[in-house]
Amino acid sequence: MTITEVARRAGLPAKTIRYYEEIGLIRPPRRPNGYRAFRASDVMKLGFLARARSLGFSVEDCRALLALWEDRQRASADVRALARGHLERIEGKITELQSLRATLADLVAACAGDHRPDCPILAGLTEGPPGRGS
Amino acid sequence: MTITEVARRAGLPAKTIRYYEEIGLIRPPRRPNGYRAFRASDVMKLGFLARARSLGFSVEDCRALLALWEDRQRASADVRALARGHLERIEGKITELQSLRATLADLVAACAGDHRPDCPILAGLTEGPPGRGS
DNA sequence: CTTGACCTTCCAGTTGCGGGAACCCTTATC
DNA sequence: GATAAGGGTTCCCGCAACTGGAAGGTCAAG
Repeated sequence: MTITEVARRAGLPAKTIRYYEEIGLIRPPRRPNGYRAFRASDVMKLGFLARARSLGFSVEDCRALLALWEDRQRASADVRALARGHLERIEGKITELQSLRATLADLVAACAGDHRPDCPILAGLTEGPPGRGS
Repeated sequence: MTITEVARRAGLPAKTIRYYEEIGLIRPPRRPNGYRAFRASDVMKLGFLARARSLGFSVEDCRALLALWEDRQRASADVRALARGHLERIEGKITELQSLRATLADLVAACAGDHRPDCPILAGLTEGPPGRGS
């Protein structure tokens, strides 16, 4: 199976697959001509990686998940802890973005958006937190 | 005013201030000894940048906002357009993260999190979108 | 004169790849 | 046999927005 075909099946760009090999997430053997010889297990790992990444797990999280995935003896509590940590980070990010959205929406709503030069958005950015001037 | 003092007032690390100078957001003159001589206008610009960045505007957005801020003749519509574009990006990001959160929360909820090796989270990552295996 | 706290520049690393150069392998066609 | 197309390979640079650290100049105090 060529890397392009693997890429299609796993849903990842070929570049990304080479990168994952480079950082040791997969270790496909090589054919005599130097081409990568992907095994079924490599393709499955790559699919796993694609899905985990699409859920926002960092590559390092993915490395850990992959290790847990390969080690059937490992307790599911480990996986759960990792996923929960990630979930909490995502929730924190959501809260943060919602706060940003509220502030920005206020500013945008306050702005007439016409030809006049005075703009409440710029005014809002000129003073206020953070950076308590003088 | 030393860079440390400016950093304190603007609410930015000194490193970041040097970086902002390097990319041309500010252009403080120098003293004979080579130290940066920040003017009041530099400090205000840095405060503006700190606030805009904290609202999630990219540095390039900040460059544009700064130009609009300095050009009092410019219509507020320009600023509003920039802010609205940013607001939309943020809302898209929120939606995306909420979707991730839902999926992750489902997986975490389905996982017993005990010592047993079978884990619904890993199972969920093993199949399903993306990467339609074979 | 030395110590310590500043300041300066420059270089490397971060995350997760993407772009592109330069080159090899295979197959088909002329 | 030459060659062109369409794979594959490595390697290195670049992105955003800094952060850390090394190496060295400056300044005020003791």
